[in-house]
Order: sequence, then C-alpha cells, then structure tokens
Amino acid sequence: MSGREVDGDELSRRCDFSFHDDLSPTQRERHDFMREFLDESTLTMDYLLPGGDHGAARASTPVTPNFSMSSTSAELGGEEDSGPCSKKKEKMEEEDKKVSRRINRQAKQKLGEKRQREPRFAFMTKSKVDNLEDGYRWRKYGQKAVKNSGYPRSYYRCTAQKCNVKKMVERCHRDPTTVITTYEGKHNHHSPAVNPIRSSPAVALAPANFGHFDHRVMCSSGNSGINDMHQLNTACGGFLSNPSTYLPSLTPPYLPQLQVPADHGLLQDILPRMSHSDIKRL
DNA sequence: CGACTTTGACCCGCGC
DNA sequence: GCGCGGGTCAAAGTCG
Repeated sequence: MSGREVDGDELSRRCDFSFHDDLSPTQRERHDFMREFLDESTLTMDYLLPGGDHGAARASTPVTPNFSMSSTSAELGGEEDSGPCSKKKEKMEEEDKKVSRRINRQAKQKLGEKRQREPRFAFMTKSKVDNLEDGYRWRKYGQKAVKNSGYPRSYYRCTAQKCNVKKMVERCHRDPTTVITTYEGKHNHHSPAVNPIRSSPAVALAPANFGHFDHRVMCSSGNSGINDMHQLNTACGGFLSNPSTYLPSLTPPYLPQLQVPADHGLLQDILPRMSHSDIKRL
C-alpha cells in the first residue's frame, strides 16, 4: 500500500458507542432499550454511520474519451520490436495491459454499469488478533494506512471460487483492543473446514482461546437510510437473525448472547434465540 | 510449487 | 480541474 493515509475520523465515529443523533425519537427509544439490554447481557450492538456511503448509489462521472494513449500504445506502436530488446518489449506489454484495463473499465461505464456495492455490515470485537477466524478462508489483497490512526486497514477476499465476499479489518484507534470487521457481500457456499494448521493459533476455535474475545459484538450496516433493526437485519442479509451464516465458527457456545426465544418483538430481529433465563435476567 | 502476504502503483469518485 | 482518500491490482516475496 502506499503511504497515503486514510481519514481516521470515520473510525472515531464508529468507535463512539453512544452515537444516535440521526435516530427518530422512536428509534432512539428502541436504541436505548437495546443498549440497556445489551449492556447488561455483555453484548453491545449499535448503529454505525447511518449516513455512510456504503452501498449508496453514486453518480457516475461522464465518460470522457480523453484518456491519453500518447505515452502508451500510440507512442509504443511506432517503435520497432528490436529482437533482443526484451525489456522494451516487456514494458510495452505492461503498458498495453494497463491500457486495455482502462478501456475495459471505460466501456463498462459507457454501458451504464456502475460499480456496484454489496450491502455491508460491520461488527466490533475485542480481540488481540486482527483477523478473526470466521470459518472461511480469506486472501489478503490490500492494506492501507488509516489517517490519524496508527493501525492499518487490511482488505481480504474470500478464496472460494465465484464467491466475491470481501471483508475489511481494522483496529479502532481509540481502543486498540477493538477490531472492526466489515463484511461486504454474502457467501454463496458453505464454510469450508478450517485448516487447523493454517489457522492462527490465537484464533483457534478452542473455547480456551476464545478468551481473546470479550464477547462484545457490535453490528452495523453502512447502508444509508437504515433506521430500524429489521431494516438493518435485512440489509445485513439476515446476519443478525442468523449470524452463523457469516460466522459459522462463532455459533454457540461461542456467542451465547446471540440467542433469544421467539416472540420478543424487536429483540428477536437481532437476538433470535436467547434463552428464557437470559431474558428473565433482564 | 502453490497458496498466501506485502506493497507500490493505479483507478475512481467526491469535495472544494 | 485538481487533489485527496478509499479501494483494488498485480508483481515480487515468503512460507510450508
């Protein structure tokens, strides 16, 4: 990644657990109720950035045919392939690749194909390790420094074929013990068996190692306009009502707080299967 | 040797 | 139009 920094203000806001300025009174009431409930049950849940840009349709800039080929194909096209001059040839091929990539993108733009964003959701986890084991295999494809934060953001893609789920992992700069994991998209396959050799020992699924987490999970959706839990759950592709779809290895007993009995109104959207005794405690 | 990580370069969209 | 920042690509390096 380049040394360019990424604004950490967003992270600051994300780390502000008491944020609910944009909620209506009813939503705020629900929100407060949820907070109260969650605080007592050690599970924290909150909205993040309801006005965030994630998933928001962006106006596409008009395609301008002015991308210059003067220093690439046009220029290179006039040169002769001087046999042993393989370096030159390689350079030409590289340039050609770049140009064709650019042309592809512009062609897509012309066809009105906007870069589409899958719904996203994020959750915060207290953890010593950045990349929490979630049962899927991920390949890191990028990392960027976060502005005003000493911690970089890492970009991962699911390694399964035809599955373009991505996740971003970053540490909250206000609370370095908190890891913010943002998922984008939904897996189109079952979670592969986790290779015990390759998985990090710190995140192995043994309950003993689960002590690295404090069971505090914070869910959010970056989609704008999401202002109640049901919408949030929907936008999360059902994550909240079925977190194991996304976090198969964090199913009970590892995430016991994510269980709730039926018929508890709002709560069941988020905590679908909590035991009666848990509710009684409230 | 394949899978994965690292990292500089690049592209795109947005705000000014 | 320009600069900035988020996100992605892809070559090179590393590891088992």
